[in-house]
Amino acid sequence: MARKRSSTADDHQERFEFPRGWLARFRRELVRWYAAQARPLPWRASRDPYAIWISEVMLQQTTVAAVVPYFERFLARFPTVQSLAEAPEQELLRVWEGLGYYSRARNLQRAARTIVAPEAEGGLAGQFPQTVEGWIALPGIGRYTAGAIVGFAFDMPAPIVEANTLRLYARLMGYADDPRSARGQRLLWDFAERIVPQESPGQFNQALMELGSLVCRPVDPDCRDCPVNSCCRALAEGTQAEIPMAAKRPVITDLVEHAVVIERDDSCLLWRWNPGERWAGLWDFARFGAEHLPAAESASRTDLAEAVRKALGLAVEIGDCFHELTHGVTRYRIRLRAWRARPLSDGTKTAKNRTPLTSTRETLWVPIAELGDYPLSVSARKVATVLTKRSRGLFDKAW
DNA sequence: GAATCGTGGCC
DNA sequence: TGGCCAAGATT
Repeated sequence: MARKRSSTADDHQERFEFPRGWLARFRRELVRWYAAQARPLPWRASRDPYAIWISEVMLQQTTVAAVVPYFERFLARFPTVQSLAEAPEQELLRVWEGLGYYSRARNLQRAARTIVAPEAEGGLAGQFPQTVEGWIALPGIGRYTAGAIVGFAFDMPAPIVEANTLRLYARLMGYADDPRSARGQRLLWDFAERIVPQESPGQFNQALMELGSLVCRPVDPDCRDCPVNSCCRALAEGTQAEIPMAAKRPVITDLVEHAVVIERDDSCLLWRWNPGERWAGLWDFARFGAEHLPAAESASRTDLAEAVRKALGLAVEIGDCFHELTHGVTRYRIRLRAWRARPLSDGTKTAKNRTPLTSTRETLWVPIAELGDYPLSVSARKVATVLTKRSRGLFDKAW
């Protein structure tokens, strides 16, 4: 790739060198294209920093299609930073349920509380940060998100690099090495910084991502109809299919767990994932890893009952497997089988709804009709849906 | 730098 | 259908 070193000996900065006329042409053609092709996404209709902040956090590692309904529900339920700051965590997680990466929701609320807190308490007295540095100081906001927010909300010229622009820049530069390495990141951010115009930088950044998303796609990029194909080094060299270099992906291993739906009257037992656990803050049916159970695949009822007794101090009678779920998680493929169980005795007597147990997790008996009020893991929600239908007589399939 | 954190859609 | 991908941040 084209690069140059500055003349000073102690400056080892390397950067992509723009060919003559490149930048003006690139900006002009991109802006022209975006004016005609921009999708009307909900957050593009707003310049409210709060709404833009929420959308950007939701969009972290999440597809546009998945975010749209969550974004609209979230703003309806928490229309202001004050309402978010004051929300019970359970309600917040209930709105976030199914979106994944739940620490995003908790960080969002931590940041909201910082924003509304008085200055005397280290807060921002209800004012949003006005700079990239100010936004980065808030939890859950990194360099990309901060740049995106100040660009879209305040029309400030800040560089952005995320999945779409990483791919776009790497191809424009013809950068065949790893764009995720430290060196690659330096080059990309430097590139991003130099292409952002002073005029309408927010729109320009939107246009960059839109082009990356719709035209400069990961597979089968539409170079023929690309408005800046004359600016693209990868296309000139025919390397657009090899750039950017593929990311290393973690090995996925199978993890089989058994979820036990313990019923008593019209209620069932939930436990809550602890801080630091995978679904921290969410409720779930008790799960038991198959690796701890002999004859796991056949999952003898005796083994499950014993696991429940040990973990929850609850003697149960295990019934049938009623549901099987498979879903991919970052590093595991979980096969979750849910079994029904009826408690024979809980061994102790304490407060009405609490189950006292040896479990290190909080547990709770929840009426099946009220399962909708609790934030559940996705797999637990699927099981809960089955239970709810059954309790309404809508689901007749026997256990 | 590497690992971790979720889920759904697509081919 | 299994691998790849998604408006990243945090530790």
